[in-house]
Amino acid sequence: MLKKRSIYLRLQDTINNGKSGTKPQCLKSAAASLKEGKSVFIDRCNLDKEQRVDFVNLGGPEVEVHAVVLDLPAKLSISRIVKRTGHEGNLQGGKAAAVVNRMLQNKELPKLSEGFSRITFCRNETDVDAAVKTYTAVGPLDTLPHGCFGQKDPNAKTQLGIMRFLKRLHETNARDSVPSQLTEEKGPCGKTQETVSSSSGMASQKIKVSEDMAPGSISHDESDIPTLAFPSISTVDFQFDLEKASDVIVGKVEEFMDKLGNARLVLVDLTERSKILSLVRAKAAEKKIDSKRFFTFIGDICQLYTKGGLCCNVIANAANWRLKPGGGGVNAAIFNAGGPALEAATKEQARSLLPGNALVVPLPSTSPLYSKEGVTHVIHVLGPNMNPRRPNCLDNDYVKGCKVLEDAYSSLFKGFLSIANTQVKVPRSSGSILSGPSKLEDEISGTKTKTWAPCLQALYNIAMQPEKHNKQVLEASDDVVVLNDIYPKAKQHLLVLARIKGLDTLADARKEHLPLLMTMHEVGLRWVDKFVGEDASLVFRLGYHSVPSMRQLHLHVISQDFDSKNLKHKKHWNSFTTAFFRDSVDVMEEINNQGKATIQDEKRLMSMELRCHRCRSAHPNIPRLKSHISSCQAPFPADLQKKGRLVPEQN
DNA sequence: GTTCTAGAAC
DNA sequence: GTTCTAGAAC
Repeated sequence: MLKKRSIYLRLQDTINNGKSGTKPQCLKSAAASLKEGKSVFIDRCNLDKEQRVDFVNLGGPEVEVHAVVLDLPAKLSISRIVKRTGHEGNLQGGKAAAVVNRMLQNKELPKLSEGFSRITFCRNETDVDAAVKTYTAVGPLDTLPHGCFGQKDPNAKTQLGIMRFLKRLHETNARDSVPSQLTEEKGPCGKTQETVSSSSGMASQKIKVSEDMAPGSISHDESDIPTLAFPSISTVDFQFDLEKASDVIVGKVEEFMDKLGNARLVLVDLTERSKILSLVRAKAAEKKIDSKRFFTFIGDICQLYTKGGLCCNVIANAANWRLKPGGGGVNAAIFNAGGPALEAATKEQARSLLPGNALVVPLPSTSPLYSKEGVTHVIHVLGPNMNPRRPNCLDNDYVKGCKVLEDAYSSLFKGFLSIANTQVKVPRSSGSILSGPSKLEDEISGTKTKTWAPCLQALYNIAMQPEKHNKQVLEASDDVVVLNDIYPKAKQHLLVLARIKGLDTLADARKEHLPLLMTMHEVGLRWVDKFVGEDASLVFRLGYHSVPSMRQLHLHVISQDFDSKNLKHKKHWNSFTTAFFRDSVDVMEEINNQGKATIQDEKRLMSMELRCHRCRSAHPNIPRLKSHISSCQAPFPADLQKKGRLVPEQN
């Protein structure tokens, strides 16, 4: 563990050998100290965001930036400045008052959104004492809660505190590297430049002291930042290995970082000596995860705001599969704190939860968690269970366990993002007049040039003049033209075109076309032979679409792996795997027997559920289907194995 | 036939 | 927020 030293820069006033220093000097000095791993305290009157921004940006993402704001009533500030005749800034008397007044016009209290992870507002001496105490007690492994603090008692007696605050901090730090309790001590202190403390851990902390001189309402914008507080899933009751769990947490957090926007994730644990917190902190630091948007927090997840000052609009619950209260731990605590309203709202969403899943529950305003803590949503999460005394134990199978835990965090973060998204959007739309996108705008920007060829005729053109399409044509005879499908839906997918006019689709085929159809089939088979010779694993079907979208009768010769990036839509799938696809052998037989082919109902077949063409299992969407068929080795359905529908024939 | 895109689903 | 689909345009 690195020991970090803390340097206190009484900036600008004293940095330059007792004379006024410049801001660049301050920045340079502070940057150098941060680079050495020291914590830096900056005492500066930063009235607005612009003045602060350079300091906030000093460190990289691994440096936490805190602000302690002396937010004193204006009169007091002015009178104080006026009395401060020895100020190196050479402001005296009424002139100072005028300057302060002018400055106050542009006063802008710091906000978390500027990049501070923690802001403490002090309006009186009590506040200052508390702040001093807090910062003095920061130990090697500690991270202070993030968020805005203070402002709780604006009516308390006001007293100046900035110099005292800084002096105390200075004295305390000067003593040694052990964090001390701040009491009434008045330690000897002559040094003014460098002090030692033992602050290290996930991030070195730069504390910015901004002496603010006017009253004003604090914009509690920490509540504007969507924040998810979550407990470590599965590591308590479900006995999931802490090392592995911390890897999963940090990995998933890292994955979601760029989707977060300004939203924050906070891992919460009750105990100060939480092993999972230190593991996660260490790993997050290693991966240089932005500590402003992901950090750990020690406290009760049900009282983050009232007890910890941390505003979290969303909290996660390590739920049980029945989504019921009880069981102890976080689940019991959250259901208890959420009251009957949470239970009812949960029931409304679902009755149970599978491992690896999360359930977002909007919290009714009647829930104490909502009214007291500002929690708008609870997300129930169920992780994998490694505890043999709990249901569905994975029996030490950590391959599966890690996967399920990853899924659980994915679901959780996705759920959170969905909330963060809608909550950000609502106020924006409320301010605007109801109107769609301007038509005028559309007309101005919508100057698309029409460069598309009418491709419905493409096959027809090729069939009529194959010599003009040498690049595409694989083979041409008087009767047929063979070419690769431009968008193959399988490893091998080619088309055999009929070369006569008036045979646009299968519906046009009559008995007189039968010799041609047989030729097409023969040509197709020859290509199948060739392909199978190259790859013996391939199996083909030859057939027609009942209602083709392109003109000119064409026979599909397609391998049954359907391994293709071009297979994207339900229609693609169903057009090759339902009755919509008419096997060539059946078509020829029908035409021979009935004079024409049966045309199947396009609409019905295209909207059929997605089923594996081998095992006939159903799948909810194309990606899942494709994932399944990439590995399904089931034999083809019996009807396909008849009459030479599959080539080569399966044994 | 694909591409584009709104909005449904998750 | 992303993923996915269906419908329209081409």
